[in-house]
Amino acid sequence: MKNENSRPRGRPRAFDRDEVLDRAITTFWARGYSGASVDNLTDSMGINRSSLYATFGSKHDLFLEVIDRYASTFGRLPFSAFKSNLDARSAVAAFLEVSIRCATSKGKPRGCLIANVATFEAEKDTQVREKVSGMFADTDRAISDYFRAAEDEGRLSHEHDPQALARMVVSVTHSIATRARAGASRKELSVLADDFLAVLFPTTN
Amino acid sequence: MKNENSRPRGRPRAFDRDEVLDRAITTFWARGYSGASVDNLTDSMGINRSSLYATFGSKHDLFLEVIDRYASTFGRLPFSAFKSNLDARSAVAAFLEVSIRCATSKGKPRGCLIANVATFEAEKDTQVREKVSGMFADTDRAISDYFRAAEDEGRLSHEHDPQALARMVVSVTHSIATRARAGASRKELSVLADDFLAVLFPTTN
DNA sequence: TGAAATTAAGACTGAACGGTACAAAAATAC
DNA sequence: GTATTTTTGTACCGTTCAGTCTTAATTTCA
Repeated sequence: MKNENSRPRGRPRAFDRDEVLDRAITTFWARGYSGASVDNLTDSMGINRSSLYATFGSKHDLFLEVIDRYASTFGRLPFSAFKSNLDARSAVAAFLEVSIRCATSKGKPRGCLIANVATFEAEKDTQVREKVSGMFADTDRAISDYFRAAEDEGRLSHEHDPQALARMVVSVTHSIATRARAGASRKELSVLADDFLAVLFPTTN
Repeated sequence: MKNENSRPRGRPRAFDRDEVLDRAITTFWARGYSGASVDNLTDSMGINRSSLYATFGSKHDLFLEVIDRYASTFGRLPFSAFKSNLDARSAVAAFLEVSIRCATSKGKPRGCLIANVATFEAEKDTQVREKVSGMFADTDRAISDYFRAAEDEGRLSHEHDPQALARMVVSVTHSIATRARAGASRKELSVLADDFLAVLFPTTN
């Protein structure tokens, strides 16, 4: 049996795997796969080539891990909106607001690593394409599950198909990412989100 | 006075400028700016390095010209829908259908050179960013002008602000481009477009 | 204390990068 | 024809690319 408390045999690693992965996120997010050289990556990660290759295998494997890591950190943030007890419209509003903040945060590249960078790379890279299309499907499903539950609990009218509604919300995030990358301000994006909310959840005032 | 019929002095160019520009579109569209090497470009354009540099100046200048050329060819195609005499809903349906076909055509890269490739590059390239954000603004304006006219002529209800409506239509194309690049089928995208149409132009049957 | 194991550092490799130089080719002007 | 102008083809430039190799450093195990 393997003793989980025993430390590994040789010289211990001088960095935290997830920490340097987080720093690699920023570099790929800003420069893309081809645009990020291994030197760019080692500089931002604060480790040298040997450590990068020993720990992550190759630039390409690192990129795949970066996509996953992004999805499980930045990518999860907006979903906190659906764990609250808000009504459906307010939950979607919060979801979009966090998405906008993430796509326009100071000190971070603009847009979304998945929607802008990985999706761009998906054209020629089958592994990336499968990963990204799976993530899009997961997102559609997670949100449509939320809408279905909201309908069942009477917190949302049955006016629209939950799946269709979910796809539309995700579509708005695609546009938010695209417009943010092209330089749109937070305010412009908020107006866009509000317009969508007005259409998707019409108030009968 | 310059005689416009006289041919230029030296050895005539062996290729058509727009024709090779069209072929460069495909390479940048598929591989992006960093991903497309000058050798990739000369191969696809069917000219050699000297001709490329003499005609277009540099790889970067060529990229800027390619974005404009794409905008004035592929990018214009969906707008034919607004020149027809269709009702607003049918016009938007046609607009989205052409967008979907363009983002998923056989023998061409998936997605949109502007929404996916140039926008991605906009993060670090000011010239590209200004070009792309200007194009997005132009598109929003062209479509909102259409909606305003349609309202004035009574072909569209005054339920929504024309500008907001236009932004939403453009947003759908951003998602179409993003999803197409990630591998979505033409049918999936059509369903998405239909869902949006149902929400944006509700039929009161 | 010393053998074994693992990581860190940095020099190195051959290929590919964007861009240039230069001579040959092909046209017009006189 | 001959000089002039422009394009074309190819070799070449220094730099950067992703990835490897070797050696030193640092740890555990016995």
